Amino acid sequence: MSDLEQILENNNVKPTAMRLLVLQYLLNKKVTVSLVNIEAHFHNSDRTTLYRTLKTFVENGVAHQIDDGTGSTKYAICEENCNCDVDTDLHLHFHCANCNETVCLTAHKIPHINLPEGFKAENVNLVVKGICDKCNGQ
Amino acid sequence: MSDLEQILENNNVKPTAMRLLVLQYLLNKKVTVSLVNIEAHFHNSDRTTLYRTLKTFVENGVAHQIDDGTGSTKYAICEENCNCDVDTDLHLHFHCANCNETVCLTAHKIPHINLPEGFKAENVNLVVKGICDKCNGQ
DNA sequence: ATATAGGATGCAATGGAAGTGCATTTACTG
DNA sequence: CAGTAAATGCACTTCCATTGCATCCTATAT
Repeated sequence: MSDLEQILENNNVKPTAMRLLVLQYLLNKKVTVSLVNIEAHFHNSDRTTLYRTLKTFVENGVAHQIDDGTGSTKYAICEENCNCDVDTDLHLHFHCANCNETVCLTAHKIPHINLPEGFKAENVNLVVKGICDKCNGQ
Repeated sequence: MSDLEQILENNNVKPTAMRLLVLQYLLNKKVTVSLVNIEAHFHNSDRTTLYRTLKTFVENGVAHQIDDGTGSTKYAICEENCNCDVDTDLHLHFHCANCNETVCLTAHKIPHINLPEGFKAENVNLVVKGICDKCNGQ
């Protein structure tokens, strides 16, 4: 069994050909990808299948779903041992206004946030917009 | 000149009847509102006009535009003396999964965020999702 | 008061992305 | 090999954001 298959098996996702391809694509990407990105890459495959593949990944902890405020949902593979916990696993995302790409800054965990009395946090989304290192260097 | 008119004048927005009504509506709201909310309230007015009214407000610093991840953009009146500065004015938003409303926690400024070398922040969006105080109390 | 110009408004249409229903195919089980 | 459940593919729908264009209103100059 390949590494890719193992990842899916570990998360109770049946390793179909399509899913393995999408997983590999995601793993090779340094930045987050949108459904449209994936669609463009697998131009011979159906949009709905890709959509549901991603949905399955997210539901089973294979991938993160990221709302970077651009209007199109982004996806990225979860780090190893990630259990998407609010207090320990949430990192911030950076959206570059120049190259239009969103990267996971996995080393930058979201600081603890104090909420007023009565509020209970279940999830936190922190997106910083600006210019990324690559675009700044040019 | 009324207070409402004064607010618009101060931000170089011509105070038309429609704009004054929308401004008053926003001022009376404790929570953020979407275009659909406003449309429902001003059912005799055109969607596009309301859309452009909000756009004008945002562009001229009368209102904030909030992306709470629900897919529909929210709006709220800027605090007094707000200049939407990244370092001093950005507060966090809380989206309640139960009542589906988004509130501005203006007292909770976004903590300073350290970025890796080469990254330059221009804007920060921090949305916490969970259960709000009202829904918790029930 | 009237002409004029520029902005505001209203209507219609477009576009992008997410999501759903259903038929068909695939793959695993006995 | 038969049967079943999941996965896939196609068509369609819905929701929200956005734009083009015609019309209306208002402020200003003459």
